[in-house]
Amino acid sequence: MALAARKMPVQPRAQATVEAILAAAAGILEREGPTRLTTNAVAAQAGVSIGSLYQYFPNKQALTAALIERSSGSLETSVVQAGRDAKTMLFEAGLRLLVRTIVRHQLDRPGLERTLAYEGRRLPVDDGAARRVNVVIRSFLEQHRGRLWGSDINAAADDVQSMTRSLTDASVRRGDRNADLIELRVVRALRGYLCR
Amino acid sequence: MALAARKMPVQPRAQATVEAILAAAAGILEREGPTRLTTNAVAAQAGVSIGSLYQYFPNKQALTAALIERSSGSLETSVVQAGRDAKTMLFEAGLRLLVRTIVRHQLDRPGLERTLAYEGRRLPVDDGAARRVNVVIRSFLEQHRGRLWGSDINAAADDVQSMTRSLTDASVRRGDRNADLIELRVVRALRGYLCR
DNA sequence: ACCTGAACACCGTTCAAGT
DNA sequence: ACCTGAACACCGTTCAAGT
Repeated sequence: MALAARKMPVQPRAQATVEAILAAAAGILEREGPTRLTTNAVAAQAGVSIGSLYQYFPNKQALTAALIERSSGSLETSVVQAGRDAKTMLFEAGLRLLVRTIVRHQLDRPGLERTLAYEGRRLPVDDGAARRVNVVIRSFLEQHRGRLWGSDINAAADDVQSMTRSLTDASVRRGDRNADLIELRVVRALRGYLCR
Repeated sequence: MALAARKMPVQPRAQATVEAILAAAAGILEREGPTRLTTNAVAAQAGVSIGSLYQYFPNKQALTAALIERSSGSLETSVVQAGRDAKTMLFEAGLRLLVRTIVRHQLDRPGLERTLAYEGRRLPVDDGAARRVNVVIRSFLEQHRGRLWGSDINAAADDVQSMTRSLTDASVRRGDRNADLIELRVVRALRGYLCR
């Protein structure tokens, strides 16, 4: 199953078409969940014909894959900056900054992010941006290796993201979207998890 | 959308039909994911006609809902026992026991459990067993309220499950299914998260 | 009480025809 | 280069007919 975009839009009109398709897909995923994400509904809400959709996306999953890559890309941008800043900070402050960055990203559109995270594990998306996010976190942790519970830094970087996402998600589900409070709780959990 | 079973099988033959349907649904969800869960595929693999399936389940989602309730039911059984035992233990040991119970349950069929957890949030399942699991954890935490970061014990009980599930899941995804090691890491994270 | 499978509406995807 | 919508295979669900 290929997920790559089938063809790049070159004319501005076509770029607008692709934007409208992706915006419609994101909206449907966010409001109604993956079950309601039908190619017909996406095309209708985007105001284009079903044929146009298939000119740029080879199948339905490619829509989700494209949204995943966009989301990872924007997270990468902010995490790379945060990683740079964290380099000059004490462990505690740097961790807090990285966590804040991930929490804010997820709070931007929590329902959409949760769906994308789940779908991303079932689809063979080759998500370079997500890997680079992991690298930034790993570098930060390596810088403070001495404080940490040794063993597997790669796994630790992975778990930093898992825990941040799941605690944010659980918090949103309870109706609490206060970024500062979530950040505080996540950092508390991560300190216990990472440090010896 | 109704998710309740449409009709209870009374004759042994019919009970076998329902069992075969649910076993087929679980197998497909586990091996191929929710996209491949089609009512036709379930009926075919269960060796019954599509009509029989709809005699007991009002729609496709009801299959998933039934699997969720079975899973929660079996978790409830073991968590209730663990909660009883934990009552006489020190905080650290009791927490470890509860965590172990949840980790073991999830490691039993990790792929299936992950799917069910996600689907459970999108479906209006009225999961009494899951609520009772939460109550057991909450009672345990309340017993040690003095040690904890005050505020919201209900949220804390919720987060105990979120963190346990997400760390177990992340670990399995990396290929590490060692229950003891996972338990150790989860308890470390939870101690930092819960205790002041 | 339980089972069956043809029938119908709808969804994913293609393709020939257009500008 | 881009757009359109009829067409086809398949899936969810029903229902009349059976044991």
